[in-house]
Amino acid sequence: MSKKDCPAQNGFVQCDCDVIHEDVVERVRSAMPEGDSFYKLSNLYKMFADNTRLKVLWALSCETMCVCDLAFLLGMTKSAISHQLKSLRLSNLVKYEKRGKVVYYTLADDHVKNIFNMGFEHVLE
Amino acid sequence: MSKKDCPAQNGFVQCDCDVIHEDVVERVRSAMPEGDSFYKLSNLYKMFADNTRLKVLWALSCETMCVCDLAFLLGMTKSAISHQLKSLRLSNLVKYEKRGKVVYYTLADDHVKNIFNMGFEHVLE
DNA sequence: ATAACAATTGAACATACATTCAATTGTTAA
DNA sequence: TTAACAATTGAATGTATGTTCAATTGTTAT
Repeated sequence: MSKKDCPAQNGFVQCDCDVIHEDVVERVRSAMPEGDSFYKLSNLYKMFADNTRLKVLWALSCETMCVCDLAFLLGMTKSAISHQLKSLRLSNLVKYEKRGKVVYYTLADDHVKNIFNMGFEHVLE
Repeated sequence: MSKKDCPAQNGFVQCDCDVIHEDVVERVRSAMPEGDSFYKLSNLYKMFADNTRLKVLWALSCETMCVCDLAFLLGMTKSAISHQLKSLRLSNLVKYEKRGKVVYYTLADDHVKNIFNMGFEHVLE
């Protein structure tokens, strides 16, 4: 397979090399998840890829907390925390409940804890 | 506990609110991992948080591949792939072996696959 | 030696994104 | 109705980072 055959999403040649192991590439390509799986997955990991969000998620994996508590715990402004909570909401990682003036945040489900555990296992070795 | 007591790493007040649930904050704070655990962990997730790196990691979880193969598979330049592989190397997520002119990359260990599986479980629901 | 090519590198560029700041909303209590 | 305060929001700012481009390294073959 020559350089000019290099495929890409838009049909144009994008890579700058010949294929060295055509069989390997073909096997991997055929096993590759379709659609937007990778896009969704990388977006999920983005939520864990920021120090502040990671701490927020971890804190919420301990207890339900309001914005003030989180801001106090992490030594940050309510605004900064609130912006991050919005991202986490949009990613369906947290739920919230408003009681009076106070908004309480909780983890959406236990997948988050599992993802944490996998990560910590790798870091603590 | 009043606003002026709001703690922070540098000893200065940073948050802009009173603590509402002092007990909750104290429990969470005492359970909080020390040192640079969160820093390391967020850096780990950063490696999974980019579409290109995610696909590279996934491809390597299928088979050992060289830079050209990866570039061809993903329709990208060798340079772009090589830059990302460098990040993955520095994070100890991939190993490499040079044979002649060709450099073969492999996943460093099976933790990566586990992290993948957790993520996919969450995405595919 | 020289050519060819896989791979890496560093600088430049463009984009994404986290925090700050100021303003606003919504709720409770006086 | 007014004051106080939790929370959110949007714009602005600075920083981080992914890709491109051009140049370079290292290896094989002629």
